[in-house]
Amino acid sequence: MSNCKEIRIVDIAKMAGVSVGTVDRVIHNRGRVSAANYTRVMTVLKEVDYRPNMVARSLASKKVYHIVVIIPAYAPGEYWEYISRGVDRAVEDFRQYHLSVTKLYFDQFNEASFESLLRDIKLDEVDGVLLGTLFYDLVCSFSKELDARKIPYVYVDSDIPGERRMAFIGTDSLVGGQIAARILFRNITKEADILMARIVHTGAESTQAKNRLSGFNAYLTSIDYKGCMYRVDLDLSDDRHNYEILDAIFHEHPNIKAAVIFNSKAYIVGEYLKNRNRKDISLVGYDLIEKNAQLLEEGYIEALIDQRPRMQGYMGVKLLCERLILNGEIGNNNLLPIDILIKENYKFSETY
Amino acid sequence: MSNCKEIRIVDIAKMAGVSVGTVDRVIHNRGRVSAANYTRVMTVLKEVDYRPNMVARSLASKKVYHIVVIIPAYAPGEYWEYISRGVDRAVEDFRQYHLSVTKLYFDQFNEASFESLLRDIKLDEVDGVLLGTLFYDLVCSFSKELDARKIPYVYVDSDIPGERRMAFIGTDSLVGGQIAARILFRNITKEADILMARIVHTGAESTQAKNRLSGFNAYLTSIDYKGCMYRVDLDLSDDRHNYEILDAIFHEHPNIKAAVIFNSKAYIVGEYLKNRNRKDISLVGYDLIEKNAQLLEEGYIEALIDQRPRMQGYMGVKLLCERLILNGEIGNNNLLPIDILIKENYKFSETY
DNA sequence: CTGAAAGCGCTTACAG
DNA sequence: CTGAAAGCGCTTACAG
Repeated sequence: MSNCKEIRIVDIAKMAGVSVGTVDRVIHNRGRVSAANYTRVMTVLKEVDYRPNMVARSLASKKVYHIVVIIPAYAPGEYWEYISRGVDRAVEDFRQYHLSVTKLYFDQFNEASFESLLRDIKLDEVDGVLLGTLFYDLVCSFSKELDARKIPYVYVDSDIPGERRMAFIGTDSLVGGQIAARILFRNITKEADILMARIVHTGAESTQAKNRLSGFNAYLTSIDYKGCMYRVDLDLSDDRHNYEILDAIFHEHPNIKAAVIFNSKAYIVGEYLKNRNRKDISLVGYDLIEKNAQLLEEGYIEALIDQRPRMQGYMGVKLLCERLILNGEIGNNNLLPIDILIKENYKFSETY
Repeated sequence: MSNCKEIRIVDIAKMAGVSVGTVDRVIHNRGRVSAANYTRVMTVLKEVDYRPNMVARSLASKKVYHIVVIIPAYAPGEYWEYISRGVDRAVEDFRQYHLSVTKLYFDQFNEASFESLLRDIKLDEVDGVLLGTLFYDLVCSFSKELDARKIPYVYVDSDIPGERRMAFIGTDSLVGGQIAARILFRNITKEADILMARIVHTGAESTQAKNRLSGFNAYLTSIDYKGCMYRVDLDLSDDRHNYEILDAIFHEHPNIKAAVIFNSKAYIVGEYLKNRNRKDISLVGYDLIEKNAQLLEEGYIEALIDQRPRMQGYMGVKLLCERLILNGEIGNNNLLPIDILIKENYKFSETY
């Protein structure tokens, strides 16, 4: 595969009739090169399709690349923990390239925390950013700031296609919604009613959840769904309230045969079903967080749709690394596989 | 994360009161070191938990590592092509470490071709082996040979736990079988009959397929299955024959509502169903090869169980690389996730 | 604007 | 058995 004789910087220098210093300056666009020499070197570079020896470069270079990772704070076992772990893994794998990664956390239920975090970042020392895209507007304005400074950034979790992010890494939420529907309708008829649970919180509903709902609805339409969808709003921290609501709705609408929840909190409904000892409701949710895994194992959650959070974190850092260090062109859209996890296969999904 | 001041080989030398050459010799066990110096250096090495700078090492080193990949020859779009691509990808990622990978192909339907291939390998120049474990006995004897020469090897596709492979990379076939059953029984009742198709060939049936059948049967038992399984033997290259057999069995047993095939050839049955215009049979198979993907899209295959072949190839080379170059300790069992692919999500599964 | 030289941390002959 | 020295391909001050 690899040619035995790679072309080196001294070879380029010789061919262009200049010194290695000059070649280095044009390669890195450091200026201080005469126009004549610049084009001369450039020509040779193109001609021989010069590819720098990254190993030598990183050994010689003292430059440290600062990557800032901005994600929500998480409790152990939560979704964002896995993204964070993927980041750590990448840092380990690419430490040879002098990466320094700083993680900054905000409160995912508090937009102001995100805002003040962004305000405090000293962008002068930042070479790249990995960004969890929970708050649409703030992400957009911050992106413009990064654009202005030509700092590359990648989005994880969900995409905002309008922005000039170097890449998005995550799954297609619309399809994620379709798949949830598809799985449910293996177990129920198209006349059955469906419960959709949401979590009330102060901020706007996540783009992610909205898109999933759209996908879900699209599927319903495509199969000419005859039943009803009922929506309930649950509270993350008030189980008594939740149980009352759920008792009421199930009692009122006994034809509800399935439930879906478009974020990682399926366990709230799942635990209710477990306590009420109801295995007749097919529940589908998202993300293999620990509480969900437990209920999947016990059969109260039918399936979880997973977004490979570890890989999101890993690839995010990897792409930034490739961009910063190899100056490579990077595909700007890396849709990850959407995994369907059931009782039998979820245990294997930790790999990588 | 990473200490600014990594300890270098000159630091070790100084601490042990020897030269860098001596330190290098003990690190690499090259001999030519007095016992006194050896222990002295070793002690320091332990004490400071020396971790070599791999970048510097690979820049300085002229050693090329030869890895041999022994897999079946494949037609475009087949399972092993993806394993092969994963290998290529790894070679690209790790080229900086002077990898040279040679791929050797045998005929997966002809044990003798594997045997003669093994006989012709000149192991003197081989540093590591990646091995597709199709032929049980030959793999075992070859493994012993590699053991004797202390050449590390990894298995892909299916495991042979008794052997001393450095690692196995692939999925748990037993669970793979359970999952197939689980998916089918979403669509059929436990009274329905099931068709199991096999492909006749000269060699023994693959371990993989046997294990999947066991897992499948275990699931049947667990749900107290009441129906019948009918087995047919199909021929890869004789469609007329296959159609006759399939026509006959479906006619004779109209209660067959599902079909399963424990290798990547589900498309043979799938195409039959398509030609006969039968969407009432739930078909589940393995591996996202092109022909299967097409039928999944069209709805004649219900689901495919995937083994991440690309990742198998990639991780195989990566682990060998880490073992050879970093001398690292490697976990010897890397069970990969078992992916459930349906019409909606299979398109995203190419990533990585 | 330009080039010669030192240095990154390791390996590799080569004297002794 | 041991150490001093050159070299891997690049970057980084530093004179000019």
